[in-house]
Amino acid sequence: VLRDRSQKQEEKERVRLTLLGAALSLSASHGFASLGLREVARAAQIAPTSFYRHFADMVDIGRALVEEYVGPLLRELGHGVDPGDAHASALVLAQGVLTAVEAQPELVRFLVAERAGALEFLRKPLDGELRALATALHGSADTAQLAVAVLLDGLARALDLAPSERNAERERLMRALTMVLAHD
Amino acid sequence: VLRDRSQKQEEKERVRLTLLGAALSLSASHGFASLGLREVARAAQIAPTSFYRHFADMVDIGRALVEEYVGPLLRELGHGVDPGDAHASALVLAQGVLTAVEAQPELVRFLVAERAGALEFLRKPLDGELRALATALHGSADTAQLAVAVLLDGLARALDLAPSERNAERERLMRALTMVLAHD
DNA sequence: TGTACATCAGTGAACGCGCGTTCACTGATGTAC
DNA sequence: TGTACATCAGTGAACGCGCGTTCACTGATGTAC
Repeated sequence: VLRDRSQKQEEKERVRLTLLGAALSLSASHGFASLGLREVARAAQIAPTSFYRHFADMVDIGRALVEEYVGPLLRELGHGVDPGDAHASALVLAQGVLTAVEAQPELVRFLVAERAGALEFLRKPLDGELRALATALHGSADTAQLAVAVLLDGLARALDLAPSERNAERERLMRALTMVLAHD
Repeated sequence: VLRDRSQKQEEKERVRLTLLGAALSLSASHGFASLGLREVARAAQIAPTSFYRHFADMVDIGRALVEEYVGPLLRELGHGVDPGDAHASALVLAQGVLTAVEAQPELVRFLVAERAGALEFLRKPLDGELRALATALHGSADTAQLAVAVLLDGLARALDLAPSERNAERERLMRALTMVLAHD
């Protein structure tokens, strides 16, 4: 028979996710590089020493954020893109950008900040995730790369817009992506 | 008669520039948000308390970096751009990006990192500087904005490239900028 | 089923250390007359 | 020109505080038989 995940394992996973969420939220407010282990533990309401039951150090939790949060976000963003249909793809992507910003602003801030940030151990894996997205967008590597640049700029821009300005940003983004993806 | 700048003033300015350079260099290595006042003073070889003779706090020195270093860099980048000639402008800009990365990599890292970063007091003035650059690039606001996004992506990308790969990046960037600026 | 043992997430105390900031002081330079 | 005073960049001592990390321990849960 299949054994259920034990209560112990479930509780541990729950605490782990709380830590990841706390790190994400604090990153969005003052940057991952400035986070402290005690600060994250405090936000997750556990003792500082308990942090070590889940992650080796702050580098470890940073890598986990990229793999477990940014990765899925970008895969979802790439869903529904048809490399053969520039207009449809632009529409899907522009909407996806705005949806991501509304649903997970802290995660989006983490992505755009750390992909350009000073910490190589975050920048490099984030670049890897973005390359994976690029291959899903267009057959030409240059075009795909350019589209990703436009997407990232749209994400960063939308983050700082008031909700009332976001519709206009979605339209702008759609036009920009159409131009890039339909370019021959 | 005009009075010379006194020795005192000259020496103070020299120390001030050393502090700014130290802050820039340390920002590039682990992010402005994580900098400490004592850390910057140490790198500038002055006592921690002397920092206060030049800046009120870390926020103050951050703003000075944007105004006194990033501003001039972007103005130089915009020099020689002719809004009426997409090809010529793309060439000048692509070359300018690569030159900036080679001549002042730490400043470029500061720019791309903090313009997307979590610290609003840096992000906002950096956005202002970038808007000023945009107006110099093209008559259409949307096109200019897109060109700036491509420029920033090129800066971030070139920073992480080996010198041998940078010529190819300049060509790619030139094609991308030409497409964006010549779009009708 | 009951019992003895193993596992391990969470903890509090403790450590040495670097932090930002204040304070009073020094001494070279600048100003007034 | 000389003299008395003002300015102020730089400093070292001191402060209370939060940091990352270690350690030994607790107690609930899981496993073996």
